[in-house]
Amino acid sequence: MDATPPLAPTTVEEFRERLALITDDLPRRLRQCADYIAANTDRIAVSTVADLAAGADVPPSALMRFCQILGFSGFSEMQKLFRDAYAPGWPDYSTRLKNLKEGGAGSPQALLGEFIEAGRMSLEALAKSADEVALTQAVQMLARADTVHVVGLRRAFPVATYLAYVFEKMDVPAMLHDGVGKLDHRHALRPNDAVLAITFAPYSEETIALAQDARDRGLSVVALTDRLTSPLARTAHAILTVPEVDFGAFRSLSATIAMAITLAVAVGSARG
Amino acid sequence: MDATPPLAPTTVEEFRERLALITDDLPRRLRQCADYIAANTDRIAVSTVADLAAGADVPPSALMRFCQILGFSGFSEMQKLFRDAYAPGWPDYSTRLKNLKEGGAGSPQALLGEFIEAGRMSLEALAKSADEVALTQAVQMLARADTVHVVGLRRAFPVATYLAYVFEKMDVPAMLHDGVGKLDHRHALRPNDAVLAITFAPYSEETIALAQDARDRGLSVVALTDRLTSPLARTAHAILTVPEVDFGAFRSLSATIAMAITLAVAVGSARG
DNA sequence: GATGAAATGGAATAATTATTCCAAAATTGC
DNA sequence: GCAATTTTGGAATAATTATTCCATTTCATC
Repeated sequence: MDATPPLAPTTVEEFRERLALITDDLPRRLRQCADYIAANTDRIAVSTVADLAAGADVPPSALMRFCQILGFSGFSEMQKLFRDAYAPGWPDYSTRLKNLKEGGAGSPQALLGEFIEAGRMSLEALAKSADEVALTQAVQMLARADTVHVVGLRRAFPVATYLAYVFEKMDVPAMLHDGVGKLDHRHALRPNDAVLAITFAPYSEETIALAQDARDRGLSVVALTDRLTSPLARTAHAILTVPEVDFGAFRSLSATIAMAITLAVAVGSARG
Repeated sequence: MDATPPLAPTTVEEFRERLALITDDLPRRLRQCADYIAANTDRIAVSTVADLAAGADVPPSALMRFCQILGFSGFSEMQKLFRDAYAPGWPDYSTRLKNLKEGGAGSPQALLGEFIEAGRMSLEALAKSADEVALTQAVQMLARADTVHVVGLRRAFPVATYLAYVFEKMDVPAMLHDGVGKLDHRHALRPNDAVLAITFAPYSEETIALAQDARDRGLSVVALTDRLTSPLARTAHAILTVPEVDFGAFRSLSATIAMAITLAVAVGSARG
């Protein structure tokens, strides 16, 4: 009987924290358990003690002790946590999706299935990869600006128009640089403004040029793009990347739109 | 011993086929099993016979028989299929999402979490509700048209611009009615053209007017909207509804974009 | 409504799986 | 290098879980 806190983790997150916390000062065999479990957390729900022990290359009793050190009464209690937590996003959804996809290759239904899937994967990837620091910075910059200049052409244009719409609804002074009539509105950039530039590979010249121009004049520049190696990386003060999953030649835009609306709403409420 | 084929399904897909095949001529209790299992396939991997039997409201022995009818030697063999195929939808995703949401109410991260969630739910709802017949009709109409006229204003405008972009890439003659300069391009509608009208509540007058005008002149009209009771329902020859989940006052557009791109790509390839 | 066949529920049993315990080995501090 | 302490492996046991079997009920057919 140690003085170890006997309270077991009650969420997957707590579990991971506890695991990371104790893993360092653990004797050899138990450490093997910790490492293996950390790498295979998702299999706990569907494995037996023997399976996991074999995977970690330790005897079952070692794994048993490991569970107890984490605060559980035993393996079963630990497993319960993961079995309950397994509430997949597919109550009927994945069946239907599969049906759609099987509607015959190239059929509209099959396409719809693929695009839905691409959108969903994009959103999940965004949840995993979002850079909170950059997001907060971006919001601050745009919230401080007098006017927000939104620029995004070609495939980024829908995002730009959506942003313009939301900014308008939130009473944020914003200007959409849409390139209509090849008119160039860069003289509209005033010292205290900010630019929100959106572009994805293949990057649009005009967008990059406008962003660079703004930066040279001392304005804040926020980039919404696909990679950290985007040409905008050198130009922007804050760079937001969205991991969009393509299907065929077209991007779903789901993640990009989610990020865009977040930005717009956050800026709108920061301004009060 | 029946003459039932003794070969057990070896993939989840085969399993579903077999299930659908036999489910109709099954006595009462076994049918309960079939129904419950069909609706809760995802829980097989993490449940015991007793759990599932309780869920289906049958004694364990009934469920046991059910497994054997499907061709397995018993429950364990069936469970093995699902345990091997088990790949949780959360390689860290749901944990991360929760973190985002908990970043403090109103914080940018929390907003992002909400919008991601709204987008995902929209996509899932679309997968469940998509009307394949209407979709096929819509694709045919647009594929037969000489020129596709895309109209969508305000909140629907990003979708319209995205469609215009994809149509262009797919070499489909399309015209975006963007309302720039309040110019009205309805004279551009030619007898063999089709209109793709996009609008959501509160519905845009101009969009409805253009669609009605086109219909009066005998053109095909496809509507992309939010409800079957939309004002476009009376006007359109084919109506596609998208169940978008809003967060706050703003729609995520994920599902709408997925539907839009499907339409555009399907039309593009139907034209060859 | 009687007869045979099919279906059902529950209790008994078999198999698997988790858990404990302790002797042996390794490690640590002196 | 010795004693105390911790760690370890494996065998014994306990608990759970799957599976079978059969007496009883239900259903269909005549």
